[in-house]
Amino acid sequence: MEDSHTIFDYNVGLNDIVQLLVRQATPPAAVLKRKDKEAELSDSDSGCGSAQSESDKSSTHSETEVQAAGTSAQTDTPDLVDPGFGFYKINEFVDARDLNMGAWFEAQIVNITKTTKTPGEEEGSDSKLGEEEVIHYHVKYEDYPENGVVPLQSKDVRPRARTVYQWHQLEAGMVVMVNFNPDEPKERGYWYDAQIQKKRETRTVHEIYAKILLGVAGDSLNDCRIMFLTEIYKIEEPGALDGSGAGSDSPLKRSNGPECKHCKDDLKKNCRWCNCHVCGVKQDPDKQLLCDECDMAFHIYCLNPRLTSLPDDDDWYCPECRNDASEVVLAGEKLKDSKKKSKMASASSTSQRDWGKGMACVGRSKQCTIVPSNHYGPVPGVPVGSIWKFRVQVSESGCHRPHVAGIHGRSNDGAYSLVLAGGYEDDQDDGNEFTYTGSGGRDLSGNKRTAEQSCDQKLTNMNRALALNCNASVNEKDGATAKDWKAGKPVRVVRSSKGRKHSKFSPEDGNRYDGIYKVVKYWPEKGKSGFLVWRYLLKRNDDEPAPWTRDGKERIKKLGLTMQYPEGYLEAQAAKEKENKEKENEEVTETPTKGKRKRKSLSNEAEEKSSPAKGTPKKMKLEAYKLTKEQKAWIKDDEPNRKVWDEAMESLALGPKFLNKVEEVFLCICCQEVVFQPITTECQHNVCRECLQRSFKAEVYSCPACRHDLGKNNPMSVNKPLQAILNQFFPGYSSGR
DNA sequence: GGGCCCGCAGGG
DNA sequence: CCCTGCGGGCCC
Repeated sequence: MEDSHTIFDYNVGLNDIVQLLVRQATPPAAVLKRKDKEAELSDSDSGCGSAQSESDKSSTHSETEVQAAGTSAQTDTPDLVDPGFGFYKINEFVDARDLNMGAWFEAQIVNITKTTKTPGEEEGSDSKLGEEEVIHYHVKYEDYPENGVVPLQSKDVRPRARTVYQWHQLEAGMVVMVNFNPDEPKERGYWYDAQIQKKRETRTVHEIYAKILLGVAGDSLNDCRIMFLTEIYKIEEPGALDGSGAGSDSPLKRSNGPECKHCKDDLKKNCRWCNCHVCGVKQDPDKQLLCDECDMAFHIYCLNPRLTSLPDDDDWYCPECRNDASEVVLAGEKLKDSKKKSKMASASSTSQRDWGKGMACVGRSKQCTIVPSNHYGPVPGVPVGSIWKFRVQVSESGCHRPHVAGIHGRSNDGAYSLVLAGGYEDDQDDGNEFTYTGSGGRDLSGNKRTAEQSCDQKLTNMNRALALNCNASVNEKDGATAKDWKAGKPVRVVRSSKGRKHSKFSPEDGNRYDGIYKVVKYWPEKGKSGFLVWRYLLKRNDDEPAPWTRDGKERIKKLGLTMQYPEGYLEAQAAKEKENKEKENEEVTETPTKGKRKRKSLSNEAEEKSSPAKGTPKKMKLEAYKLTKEQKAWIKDDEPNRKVWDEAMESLALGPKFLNKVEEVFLCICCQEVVFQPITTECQHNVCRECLQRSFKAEVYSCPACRHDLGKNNPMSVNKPLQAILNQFFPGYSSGR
């Protein structure tokens, strides 16, 4: 991030997950690092020769050196040159370790150097001894000419393995070199040092289990079954060679696993994984670009648009991996003007107001997923009488999704919910029955959300949606009356305290869910403004008692429904209050100001609100959630989740909040929604079948929750009783999947 | 107490 | 992508 920019400038939204790293100060240009240390830190995990190559670094000189050695190795036997120190000679064939993966590869020494280092000269050196001689063997890996020449210390170089052990020579405890594939233990892999742990021999089977020694960090893999028992090599000691020139013969090649698991290194196949990712053809390796993200190769002429030459940039990303360059802010680069920001009203405004504060412009912090957005009828777990301070919370609950709009619906389907907030003054409300005005007919220019009526409303958008709820065919001219009003589509109705001016059925504060209503009739009418508006008559049709009735009030108490505030809201208000009071005290000694009185009255209000909301009324026992016989049976059937259900059932006492608990315990760790077509794993976790399949497709065969190995051929059978009961608790929750 | 006008979410 | 909108904080 750049100074003076905020997370917002980077187009990061509420609840997005981002990763931040503290930027390192740029090191001085010429810092010499220990090369092996650099290799350890390298994040490359593929192949060999990950230590920094000398030919990468500079000069055509080392390249010619490589070439000379390379050709001679294949054609004739070069003379060994003894530098006069160290264990090996120049041109000697050796085995060399890849510092990253720890495997040994055939290599040839092309140069030997000796450096003297004094303590303190290099970073990381904690030796307090005097001068120290370090010999570097510069090797070229036979199968990886592209890695160039790599300097290695003597511990990472040894004479070429030449002695194969006989079965009877092998014993537990021996350290030998074996072929092993850590990713696919039954397949051929690379050559690792290993300590034999177990040797088993029957008339039919020979088995050896060994501890594979992986690289410099001392990592090891225990109890690995060695598959290639006739290719177990003795580890040669340096200097143990007798007979001059023995080390200069290139012995028979040991065989490694195929480099490409897609084509098994079949040269005749056009492979999109080991050759050009577009055409699959091997030709023109010098015209292939490697993607720095996915490591795939691309012919410059296979790209669209095609390139005529290799780009100068160090990094290159293929079309699939590349981010939109205009969206990416490179380290140290000035932030580009964000598209989003430039479009927002604030871009052209000179207002200094901080719109980030308060609930006016916040986004949702959660989303309702147990029902789709086009769900008709009550939202499971949201009983009549549920009440929220802010509209954004109502949106989060799924009860009424729009932040501002009064009607939520689709013009070709119907309306799902509406809010009575007195925004249109003509509305009448008798609780059980009310009239409602459609939206539109207002001039919202100037980035407004509401305005005076200034033209006629049309039966389009949300107005048409609400009309479709009426049990009659739609009439855009005269409106219609339901033949059987109860047969119309249900509308969830929320009353806001703002409606109090006109209706005594509105809550004193916040927004309250009042239940299901239906559209009895709708008609066009000349409103008080003189312009045509669409009007709707809605009538309550819900078994749950209305909040203002005796029964309703009792039920609200029993269910413990209290005003819901956003997380941390009351605390923040209290903190603000405290600050204001302190300020006020200061101000008293100085000059009193006008705004004081108002702040004080606000403060009292907040205090009054916070206390009764804290808990449910004392002594009132909550009405527990009641499971039907059928539900109980399904829960019993869901044997694999017995523990989970036990935990959930403890929340039965919370009444409708029980469903929130069920939602919580059966949340899919992948998609963060209630599990759909649930797979219950042997490690007792529940994942959507689709989510698990996605994981398997990416060749990750472990439990997304605990990484327990599920086996490549997992049957993935859906937990039917669980699916049945989740469908019951959250009807229609799967329709969005 | 009333007016201004913002981001957000949803539909089209 | 653009249009719509019975919120809501802050300033006057």
